[in-house]
Amino acid sequence: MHAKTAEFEPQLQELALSAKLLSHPARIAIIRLLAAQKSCISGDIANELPLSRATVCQHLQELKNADLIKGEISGLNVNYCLNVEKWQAVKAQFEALFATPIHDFSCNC
Amino acid sequence: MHAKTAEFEPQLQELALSAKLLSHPARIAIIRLLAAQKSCISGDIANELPLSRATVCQHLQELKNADLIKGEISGLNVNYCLNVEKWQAVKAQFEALFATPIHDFSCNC
DNA sequence: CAACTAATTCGTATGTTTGCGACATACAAC
DNA sequence: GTTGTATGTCGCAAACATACGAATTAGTTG
Repeated sequence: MHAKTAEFEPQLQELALSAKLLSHPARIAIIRLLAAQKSCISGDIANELPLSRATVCQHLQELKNADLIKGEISGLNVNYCLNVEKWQAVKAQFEALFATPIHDFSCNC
Repeated sequence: MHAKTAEFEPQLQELALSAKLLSHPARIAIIRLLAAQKSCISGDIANELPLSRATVCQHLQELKNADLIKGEISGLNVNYCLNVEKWQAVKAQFEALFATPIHDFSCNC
């Protein structure tokens, strides 16, 4: 995060961070796979995406660092699943943004 | 956009682009200012943010390129306003994502 | 037209993200 | 213990994002 980012309201910073998490199609795809529970094994997720295993793993770690997903070792595999509470919190952040009333006194455009 | 991004579903790419627009606090702040119509003149917007005029202008152009805001010259000033249709479209994209049903058969975590 | 003002673009510095091959780790099965 | 398989980390390269001072453009005003 750039130094200047710290000078905005914390609420705004947090929303921006959540948006950043969703700003790569691989990360959205991972979240949707986990929500649908089509697969939750690291290798299966990697096979569903047009990226190398190393890159998918990197995206998985990024989501895990943000606490949006949880991972658990199960023998040779690692099962990932959505952290539903955190996902609801992210949803609430965006809902608050989109609930901003739009003042319609015209600005001439 | 990285070359690999093109290999994901178009719908996913578009959502990721929308999220990227919202991934910087300055851009969210601009959208909220315009929605509230606290000010819509470029210079006033710049004064509300902890960034230089040049940097704010760059963020404004980014939002304008994405068609999320419209700008109109008015004498020496430039009035910006939210493109409400586009904003509603972005809102709909996120709502679709958050409406993804969460399958709750457990994945062991 | 000269001086002034508002907005944007240019050039550049710096930091961050994305992607991957190669290496490392950890468990399983023989 | 050796071999095989699933994951994750490291180091690097390329691309992209952020930020700003300086130069530029465009309109206003005397």
